[in-house]
Amino acid sequence: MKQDSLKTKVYKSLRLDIVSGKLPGGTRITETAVAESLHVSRTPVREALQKLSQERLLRSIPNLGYMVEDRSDNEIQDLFTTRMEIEQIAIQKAVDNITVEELKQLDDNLEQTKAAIKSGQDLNIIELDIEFHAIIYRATRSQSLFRVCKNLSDLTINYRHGSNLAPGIWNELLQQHIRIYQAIISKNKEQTLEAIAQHARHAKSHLLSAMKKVRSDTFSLEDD
Amino acid sequence: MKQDSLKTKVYKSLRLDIVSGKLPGGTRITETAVAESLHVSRTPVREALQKLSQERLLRSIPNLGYMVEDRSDNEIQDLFTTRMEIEQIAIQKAVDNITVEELKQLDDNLEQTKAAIKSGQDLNIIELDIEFHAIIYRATRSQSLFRVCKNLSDLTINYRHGSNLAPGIWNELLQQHIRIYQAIISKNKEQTLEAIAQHARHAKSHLLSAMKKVRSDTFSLEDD
DNA sequence: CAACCATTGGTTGTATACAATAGATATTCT
DNA sequence: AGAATATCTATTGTATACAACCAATGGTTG
Repeated sequence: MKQDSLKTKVYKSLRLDIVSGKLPGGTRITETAVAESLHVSRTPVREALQKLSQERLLRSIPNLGYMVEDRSDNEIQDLFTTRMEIEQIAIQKAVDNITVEELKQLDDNLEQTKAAIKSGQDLNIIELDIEFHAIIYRATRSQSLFRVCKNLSDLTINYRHGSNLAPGIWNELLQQHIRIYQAIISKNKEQTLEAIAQHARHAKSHLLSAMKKVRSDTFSLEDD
Repeated sequence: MKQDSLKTKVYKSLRLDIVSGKLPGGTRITETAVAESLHVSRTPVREALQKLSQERLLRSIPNLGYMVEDRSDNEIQDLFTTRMEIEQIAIQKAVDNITVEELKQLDDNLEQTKAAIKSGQDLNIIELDIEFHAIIYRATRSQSLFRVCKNLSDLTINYRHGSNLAPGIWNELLQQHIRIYQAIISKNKEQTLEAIAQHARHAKSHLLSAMKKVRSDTFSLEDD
């Protein structure tokens, strides 16, 4: 595998830090600081920061710096709603076009998720969750729809809340994925729509409550 | 108004050149050439090119250069289809949430379009077309949906075909906008869906045939 | 004559120095 | 003391030099 450019390395590193909660919303980021901490020059850092800004993970304040985006509850709700609505378009197309090969991929994904839950590999579970949906997006056979869905999916992911989620949530997620999978197999569009909607509702409420918990934890920490 | 940074100037200049057809699909672009022609250094050019790549107006080939994206007919069709499907979600929300102020904006837009058609200001007509749809996107009261729609709208715009469109097409566009406007006013969702669908169908077929014409023109020009 | 290898030209990738800007802070004048 | 102003500092914005990479080209060798 070809080696990543420095720009890509910086991008990946920052993205993980943001998405994992190591850099919480509101954190200020400067080119120089990142460059020094990663031992590279400002040039690749600038480009990574620009990319993250365009993906709305950072906010750029001209001549002043960058800030990790701090999404309000309303914005989160809005994102989830839009994601669900568009994903409903996607899954109907997926039902029509999915191949046996892709069905197999979904099946594998479910198995791996089961294993990851058993061994408590939270990060893996999240990656598998993302991939599960990506397989469906791909099965739409529409590049533009795939891209839209993937972007929205990326914006509703936030690894940091892994440790703040209610117990048993992973099993719930797995059950919902299984339900979606079965609905696809049965080619029953009504069922897929409902399965997606339910999945989105749960994900949204879990994320919101996890964020709430993170926020209150952060506040108590600030009293020193 | 604050002055644009060089990066922004370069971005705007290149974007216009691409979207106006001055730089047709397939054209190769290098940082150095752009930098020299605009009398700036490579640094702001790099950043502008990266932004255009992320917007899929350029394709970056690592260590090799950039190319103006040359979308196939299939990709165009795909884009229009997705845009229409998502715009149908948008317009239903718009019907529910649009304000009288925004209805007034739509009305003004129609008047201005009428005037622009009369005086043959093609570029203005296109700008007004974009704005007409943007007003609707905004009326959804969903930031994420607005953004998705705007992105798709930008990708289905191509100014260059203005001079290659069938005669009378602007009046057709105006009639369809009027129809959408009236459907919104009447709060009849069925009607809005159909109006949007028809609008998209026409736009797609006109763009495809205009592209065809451009291509054949280009071929005959190459014989020198 | 064909296949392989070295060389070269062009391009992006990266580092660094300097300029411009804006916010914060100190200073001066009233 | 307070307000206006000048200075300072931190940050991004821009230019430029050099390094790394890759593709194409031409020569060399079997």
